[in-house]
Amino acid sequence: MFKEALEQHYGFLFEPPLMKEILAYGSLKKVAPGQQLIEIGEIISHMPLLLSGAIKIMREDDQGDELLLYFIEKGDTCAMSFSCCMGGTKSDIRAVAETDAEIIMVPVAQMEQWMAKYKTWQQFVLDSYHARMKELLHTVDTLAFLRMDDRLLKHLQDKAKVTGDDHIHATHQEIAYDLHTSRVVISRLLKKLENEGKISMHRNDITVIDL
Amino acid sequence: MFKEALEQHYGFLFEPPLMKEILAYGSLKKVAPGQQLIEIGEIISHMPLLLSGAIKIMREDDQGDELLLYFIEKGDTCAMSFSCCMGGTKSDIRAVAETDAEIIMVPVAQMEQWMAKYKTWQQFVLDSYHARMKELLHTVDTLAFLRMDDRLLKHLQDKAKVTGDDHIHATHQEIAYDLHTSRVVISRLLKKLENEGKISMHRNDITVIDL
DNA sequence: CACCTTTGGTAACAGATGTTACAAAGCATA
DNA sequence: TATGCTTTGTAACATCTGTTACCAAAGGTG
Repeated sequence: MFKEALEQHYGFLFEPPLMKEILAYGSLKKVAPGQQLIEIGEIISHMPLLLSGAIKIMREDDQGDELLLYFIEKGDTCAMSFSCCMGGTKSDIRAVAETDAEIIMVPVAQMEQWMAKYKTWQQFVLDSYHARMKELLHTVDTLAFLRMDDRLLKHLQDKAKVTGDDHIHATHQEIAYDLHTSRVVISRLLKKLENEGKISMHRNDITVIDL
Repeated sequence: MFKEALEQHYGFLFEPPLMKEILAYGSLKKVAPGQQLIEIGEIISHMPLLLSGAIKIMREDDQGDELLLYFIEKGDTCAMSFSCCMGGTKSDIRAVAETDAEIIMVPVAQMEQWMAKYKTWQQFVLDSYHARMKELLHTVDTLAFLRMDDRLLKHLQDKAKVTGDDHIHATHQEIAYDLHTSRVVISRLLKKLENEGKISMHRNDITVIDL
């Protein structure tokens, strides 16, 4: 049962009858790090409500080049999924579990009803859009206004935050994929950050000191 | 009166009673190129519905550096404004008229009622969010995956499209502000595009050949 | 231990972009 | 026409980022 976790993260948001419906129609999904939840071009039939863990949202261009857009944490949902569900259109993004995560999957049919039936659900969907929009703006800021060294440090800090661990277990190559650059560039800049005392490095383990 | 223009661009979207309310509560605003509609940090009291012309949406960082996010055209609205209105939060973006434009300004009080009252309005707001989200994703793609020469050409093409004129009246400096780079870089790349036969240049006038 | 794979370090170079400085061309107006 | 401002062209250089190549260190496995 996921009643407790649901109560804890969404209880203050949703009115009791809606909570009951979520319990009735939603199904719990547990995923492990690296597991893919949504693929680009996929038609979405369920909307995810995150109970625990973190999901990373990625964008890919036609050459197959990737870029991390942002992380989604507990209490959040993927607003993109919502509009894809409602419109029956394809997903523009990829969603991959960053940590172990628990997710309630709500079928599209219910969602549509809830939009008309529950004011709190309507508000939740609108708030989600707004929050995701702000995240995207933040991503744009990062790309437009920051250089790679600052983007890297920010990425490490974000990653430490969503995992709740200042030790980051990732290879330089994996970080390079997230930031859409090359491994050599990441190694170079990590060394620079280490010299500046902002991180410390060991094989497969970066400790963020400057949180 | 703006009844005709409203019918033309929104008639197929909104149910008749809603159209009546928009006519009753909305006020028409005409703006000239360069005129500012929304400033960053401003509290928004009205939501704009664009009848004609184009609006450019800009982002600014704390150093005062600017970046063009995207253009909004007739039949569109600014979804960011909506959530700002509803939540009473401050605007994250600046809106500036790119061309002469006619806009219906709807007061926040009505909007809130319409969300509950009119299904077509609710759908319109959700669709707007989705559309703006896609625009922002596109902006991210541009920043992350394209080099400045391609960004520049794309910008000129976009600008030609929203103004409906392949002659662009802008200085190199103005273009540099939109793309967040320096005038010298723009001059250099424009010259390159001219040599490649994609544009032709005169003082204060760039003609886009490769549309 | 010997061997192999994965991961990280570094040099050397290429190309893209940003900066500074200055000159030339176009336009407006006295 | 003479003057001054705006706009554009270009050189020279600095810096950031991306690429290739190669080596070394760390860890796993027989």
